[in-house]
Amino acid sequence: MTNPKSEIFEQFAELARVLGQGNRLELLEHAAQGERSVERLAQLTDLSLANASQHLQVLRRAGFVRSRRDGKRMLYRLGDGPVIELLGALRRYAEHSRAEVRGIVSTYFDRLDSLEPVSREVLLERLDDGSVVLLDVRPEDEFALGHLPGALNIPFADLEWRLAELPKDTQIVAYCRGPYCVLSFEAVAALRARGYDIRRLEDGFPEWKAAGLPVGTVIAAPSPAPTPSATPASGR
Amino acid sequence: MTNPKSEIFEQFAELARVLGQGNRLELLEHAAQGERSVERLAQLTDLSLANASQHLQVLRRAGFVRSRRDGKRMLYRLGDGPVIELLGALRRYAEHSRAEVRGIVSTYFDRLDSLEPVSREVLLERLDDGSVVLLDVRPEDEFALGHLPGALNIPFADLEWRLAELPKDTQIVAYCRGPYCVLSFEAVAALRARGYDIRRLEDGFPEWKAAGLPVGTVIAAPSPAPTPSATPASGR
DNA sequence: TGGTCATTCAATCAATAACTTGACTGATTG
DNA sequence: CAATCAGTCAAGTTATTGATTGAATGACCA
Repeated sequence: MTNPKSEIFEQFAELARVLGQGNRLELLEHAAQGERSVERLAQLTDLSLANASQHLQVLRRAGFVRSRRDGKRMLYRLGDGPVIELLGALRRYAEHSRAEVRGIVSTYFDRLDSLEPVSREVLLERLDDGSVVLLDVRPEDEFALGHLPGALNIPFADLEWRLAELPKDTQIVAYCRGPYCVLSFEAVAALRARGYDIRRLEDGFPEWKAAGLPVGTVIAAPSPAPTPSATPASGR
Repeated sequence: MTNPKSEIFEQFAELARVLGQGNRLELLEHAAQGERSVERLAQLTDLSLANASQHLQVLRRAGFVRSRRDGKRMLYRLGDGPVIELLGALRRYAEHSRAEVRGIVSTYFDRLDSLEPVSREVLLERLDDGSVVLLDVRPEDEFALGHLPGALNIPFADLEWRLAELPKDTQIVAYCRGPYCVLSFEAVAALRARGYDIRRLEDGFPEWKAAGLPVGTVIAAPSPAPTPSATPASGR
């Protein structure tokens, strides 16, 4: 513990420990969508306010998120180190060596094989030649905080009655909060069942943004909008 | 905890928790050098036997190491998922956002600036045109388990009296167990002080091997060698 | 087959972590 | 400037984790 080597390992371990808690990973995924208040994050993750607050502070101390005050609310967003990269490495490792992970994904959706995801690179190509329609199935407020340029936003909950907006003759690529966001899996399953040609984007919005690709934002209406997030989406 | 999303996060967190302990990270680094017995790993990390054994089992359950029996000894080696990649991501994140990490490195060696490491790519080029000598400063037995092809092995402890083997007119690139292995830092510092042109390889042997690059091994002498590791290095 | 060596298992204890509750603080709003 | 709102802090409870010890196992060796 006194030599520099152990100290370094101890530092690494400290960071890993911060990620070693499901609730914190979940908070992190939500914070990665854009700036959010503690209350909202607590709602989204189904944690008590105090608990969420404490977890967020742990995440902040480790640099995984940053916070700023906006009036009486505290807004948390993703930190600016290579957080997404680290989470990606964790995910890839988990996929490789944890049968459970593959199991959960495949038993829940039961047709993983037919869900072969589209990679970012392929998507970019196909967007260029217009052979694909991009579908963002996240809730409206998350879409507003940032989304892939040109994406159509139909929150998963609204899919049923907004089917008309989707083309039957063009392939659809759906994305969501991240590689394990349930929404896009379900959207693909639901639309497949209705005969749409649809695939999942391999990963989600945060990964896109972290890759330095352009993101679109919605300019919030000047009047206090009915949606919970009143502040316009912060640039970047 | 019942929906698939939380379950996935819980799986990820479980893996992260396994890395969330300095001793385990240290064991992992040693196992990454090659196959080693529990006893040896316990020595190397300065842990009690039982403690090391238990940590190794935790690592094994998570797939970070694999084990096999050899006579009455149990040999542990690195698992075959993208472990090194995950550790690399953790390291890069730590370097980015933990002043402590940079601090430890730089206060201990105090000339981090002048230690600009050589990347694998650059090393490969320079090895090709012969403008560089590769120096492995790990102990002999680790070298025997696998090393970069063409490397000269002078364990750090022996450097003093084996200086004659090193060229004064060619640049030396020293490497070691990994990006934070102390030996190579110290070797660079020591040889710089003596006027050698020496730099550190950015990372160590495990990263090289994980990148799929060729590794050299020493065929152990058929007679029971004086070195602790009696079994010949297992290929790959 | 008994002895020995290398490792694991089981029991224990102390330290740490997660979550809850209720009090506290800081910024806004009437 | 009191009331309210959003979040944090502090204390306490329970569960988990890490380390130690000594006993148990499994494989080899005489």
